[in-house]
Amino acid sequence: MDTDFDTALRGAGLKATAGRVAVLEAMESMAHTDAERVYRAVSEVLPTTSIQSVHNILADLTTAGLLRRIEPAGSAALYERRIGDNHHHIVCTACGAIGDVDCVVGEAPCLTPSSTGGFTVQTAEVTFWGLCPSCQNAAQ
Amino acid sequence: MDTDFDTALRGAGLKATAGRVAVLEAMESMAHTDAERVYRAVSEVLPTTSIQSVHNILADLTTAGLLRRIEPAGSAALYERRIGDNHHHIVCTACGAIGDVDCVVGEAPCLTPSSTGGFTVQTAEVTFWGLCPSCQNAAQ
DNA sequence: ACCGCTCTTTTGAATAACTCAAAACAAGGG
DNA sequence: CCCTTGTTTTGAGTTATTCAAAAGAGCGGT
Repeated sequence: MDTDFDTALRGAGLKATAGRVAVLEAMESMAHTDAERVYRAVSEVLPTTSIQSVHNILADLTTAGLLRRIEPAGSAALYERRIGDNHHHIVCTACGAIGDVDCVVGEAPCLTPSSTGGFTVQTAEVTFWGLCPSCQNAAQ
Repeated sequence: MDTDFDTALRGAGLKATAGRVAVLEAMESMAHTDAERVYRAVSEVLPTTSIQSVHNILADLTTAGLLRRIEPAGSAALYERRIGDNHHHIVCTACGAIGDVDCVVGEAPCLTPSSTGGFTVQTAEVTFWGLCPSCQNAAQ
């Protein structure tokens, strides 16, 4: 069952510890989640865990490429399992809900800026702002 | 001299106070700056100012539409004077330097997502990540 | 199966960047 | 010029995150 996670962790050069497996398991059922929610989910399985450890684990998994970290303005850092594809996010300006948005064009042509001012572009990140379905209803 | 700022403030329905004028003046010479740098600049003219007041003023000016607030992941909130045009930012992953990037296409066609999952899109925000010129040299 | 080296986690504390609230103060219309 | 209302000050509190040192657990090798 968690052999998948084990191999994924070792493949990334990390030890397969209980905490890391628990974090990955918890993230399976949550699309975009902050450190605190991960902590609460992991706590039920591994009560000895601390919030600091979760931060640590999330940071490790992010640099190892197993998670992606996003930081929409106005909210805490969020982590997501979906990686390796070119997708973006839409954030509800009212309640902060987050949705995934597939980029229409695979390698996004217009995401190559015209004048970079000498900067070298590595990645482009797009965030949409709007209203989620339930906040649209509430706004009536 | 500061009549321009006065009228701009009143036009936005705000009182033209010394603090606000000083903030706008300070921002003339800084492209992208955080609250702390604004505070230091304003302090030289208005020593009684506190960092909280600066935060307050910046928030007011932002909601009034006189400033724009950006929050790149991993750094404090930044404010910029340039508003009303559709421009984006490029952030150096090494030193955090920020540059402006004009959007090639005015109303960015590909910035309309395909599947919004029921969300209503209001604005799209693009952040490029890369290396600034001086960090490119340092990386050699 | 066991041992020990090394990587992880725990524990504890510190920090940065805001935010909130109440009291003192100033802008500007009348 | 004064009063009302919006603004700033003062002071305290919060939250997400980071740092550091000590305790603990993987896992490759024997």
